[in-house]
Amino acid sequence: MEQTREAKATGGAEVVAAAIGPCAAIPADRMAFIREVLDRVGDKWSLLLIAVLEPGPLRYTGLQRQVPGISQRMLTLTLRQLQQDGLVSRTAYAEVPPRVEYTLTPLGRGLHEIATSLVGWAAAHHDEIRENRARAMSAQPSAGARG
Amino acid sequence: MEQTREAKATGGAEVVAAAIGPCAAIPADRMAFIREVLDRVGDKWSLLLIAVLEPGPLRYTGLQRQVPGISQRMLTLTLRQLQQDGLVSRTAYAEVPPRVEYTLTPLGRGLHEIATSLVGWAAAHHDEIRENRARAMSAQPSAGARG
DNA sequence: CGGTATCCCCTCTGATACTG
DNA sequence: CAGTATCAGAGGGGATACCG
Repeated sequence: MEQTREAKATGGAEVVAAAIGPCAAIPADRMAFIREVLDRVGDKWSLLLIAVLEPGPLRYTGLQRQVPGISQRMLTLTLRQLQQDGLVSRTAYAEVPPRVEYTLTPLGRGLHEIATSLVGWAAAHHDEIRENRARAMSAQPSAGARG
Repeated sequence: MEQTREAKATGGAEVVAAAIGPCAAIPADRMAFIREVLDRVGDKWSLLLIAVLEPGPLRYTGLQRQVPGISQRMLTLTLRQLQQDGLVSRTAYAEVPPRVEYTLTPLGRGLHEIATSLVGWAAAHHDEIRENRARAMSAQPSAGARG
């Protein structure tokens, strides 16, 4: 995301916003936090892997099995990012059949709590949302396609 | 709709799961929910707009000011999606200087609660994560760039 | 003021093939 | 088993220009 193209426009916008007024309904750092956590777990697989790892450690193949549809590439990539952020830990056993186990760190478990509330909310309201969407799409079919 | 995670596992599934690994597969519907809510609010701006709208109604330009860096295109697009999902409501006043106000619906406010806990988590742990990232990057600079 | 339309790059993601 | 390397497509998102 965040394609830093010399980033002159973004910096300018910040300055302008500050000049116009305080307008600090949402502090800038709050916004930064949202963006940060979203960049981290807002992708297609991170939260899924965390959810799948919550009950206990899993191996590479186990993860592949439990998250249907994920490619080796994305599994490896996402795992590495999670690991770098300290959300998941990787343990390799130097055995004849190579064995690697991935586990949720305490930090990762904390994030899973959040993910759970997110899922809870989605489960509680997804009917409502689907109805809203359907209604909006039948009213304005021109702007309905997403995904 | 609250389905408890391992409450309704079938007998056969349990046996199979026990045979392959330490943890039962994540229910497919759970996975679908995660994907669904992520597709909805996991993008770059949705949660930000919701956060900014929480204190009260805002106009198009106000949103643009309070979310520095957002382009008109993305503001319009995200707003429309939020509106279609019933998370945000739009009110246009037919006045000489056109005026449009965007407000959070009750549904949107509910999602904001979740966003808040996400932000809370990020605020509480972002130092930790940044340290982890820095450490990982200094150890393996080849795979550090993201964002 | 409050948008729409267009162009275009960049990133994410998947498919495929190869390695230790 | 547990990855790595490379290619290619799709779409998100920014810049810019234009309209009611």
